Amino acid sequence: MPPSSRNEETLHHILDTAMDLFARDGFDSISMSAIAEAAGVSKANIFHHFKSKDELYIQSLRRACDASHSSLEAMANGEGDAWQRIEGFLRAHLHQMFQQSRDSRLILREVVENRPGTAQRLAQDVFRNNFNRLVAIIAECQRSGALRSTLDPVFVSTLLLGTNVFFFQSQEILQHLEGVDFGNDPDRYVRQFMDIFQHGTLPIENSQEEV
Amino acid sequence: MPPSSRNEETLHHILDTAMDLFARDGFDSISMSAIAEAAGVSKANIFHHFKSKDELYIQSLRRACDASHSSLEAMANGEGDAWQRIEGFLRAHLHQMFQQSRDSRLILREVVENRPGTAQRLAQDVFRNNFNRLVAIIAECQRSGALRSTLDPVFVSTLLLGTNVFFFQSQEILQHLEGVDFGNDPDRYVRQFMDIFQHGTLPIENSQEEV
DNA sequence: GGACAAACCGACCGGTCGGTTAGTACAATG
DNA sequence: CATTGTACTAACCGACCGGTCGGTTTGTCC
Repeated sequence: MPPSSRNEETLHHILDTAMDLFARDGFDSISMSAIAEAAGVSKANIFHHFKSKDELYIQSLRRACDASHSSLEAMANGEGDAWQRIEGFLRAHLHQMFQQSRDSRLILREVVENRPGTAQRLAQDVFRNNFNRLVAIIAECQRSGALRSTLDPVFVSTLLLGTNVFFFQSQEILQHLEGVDFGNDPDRYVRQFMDIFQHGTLPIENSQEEV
Repeated sequence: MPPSSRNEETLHHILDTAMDLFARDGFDSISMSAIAEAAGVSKANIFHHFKSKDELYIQSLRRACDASHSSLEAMANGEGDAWQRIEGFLRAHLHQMFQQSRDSRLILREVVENRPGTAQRLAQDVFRNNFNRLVAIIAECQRSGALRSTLDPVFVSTLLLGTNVFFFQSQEILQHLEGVDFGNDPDRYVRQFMDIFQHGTLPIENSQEEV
């Protein structure tokens, strides 16, 4: 076995464990001892691979951001008409969040808390990336005439992204609320959203005018 | 000065300081020493009034929940037609979150993280309260014929609440995104949302049918 | 096999954590 | 005036924090 192989394996394992714990409990709640124990290595060994707790955290976040970024690539270039593209994006985005829920949680935690530092910037970049991608899609759909031209694509994107993010981070509690039938069914959630988003909430028969 | 007056004053001051710090940095990130120093009392004095850090936190959260609950009372019984009632609720809810941002942040922090315990239950009660209240409003609007009868009022409520919560907790970062003109203008945000929510996103001329 | 470096560990460091103790100040009660 | 109870503090406790150190193992190269 080459010398660096064993090394990277352990390093990856430590990082992986750290991501789990940081995502679950947050930076301050997790001690290096806890990570060491969970990873099955000595605490000193972690400090051999990462020069500080902060660096370990930053690298955890960076890995999460990379994963999130690369999975976005496959998401944006959907096919079909405007509505299918938007719904496709929402579905893919939500699906990706749940599939990589650890990474998403790690990033979201950092986006919502707004303490300064490198971590904050990293997480915000991912957020901004998703956001801008969505704005581009919406603007294009609008140019094609599918969306009302009076709408602000930036606001529409915020609405879409927010709808997804809220569902992701509130899923646990949503499941325990009365009458929620979409609690653990993201597709159903997106479908119901698209129904409103597309048709609006006015009954069809009197959707002529009336503000 | 009566003996109990001084007491309650100090107690309230400690609680108030604790709420500030817990809301800003979270439970684990804030030490009792930090609270003591910020409040200008000895750490031991805090333990004289609160038997543990957990109890101090629980009571902080309870106070925040009480405040949030009482301000909800004045919110639900709006006047006007269905759309005005819904918009009124959104506006009031958002306004309340920002006005009592410390309390809201404290509660939201506890809702999103889902560690077990009394704290979690307290915060979820507030959430559930807002939610149920909103469901009732929506259901009533639906009965009055303002909303399409095929819509699920539970989903609609989730959408509305989520839209507000997302805006509140992402406001900071939204302000720094390109093209966001509603970043620090909750009313504008609600207005744009209502525009979509009410009219739907389809251009009026071809909103007859097409799914 | 000897030299060297990286991987890894047990033991330890100063400092801070949540929490306790011993004791002071003081007003109310008898 | 002695007693009692409450508000309050400085000093302290064991446990644990992030981080370091000296030393051992392991694999590579010559």
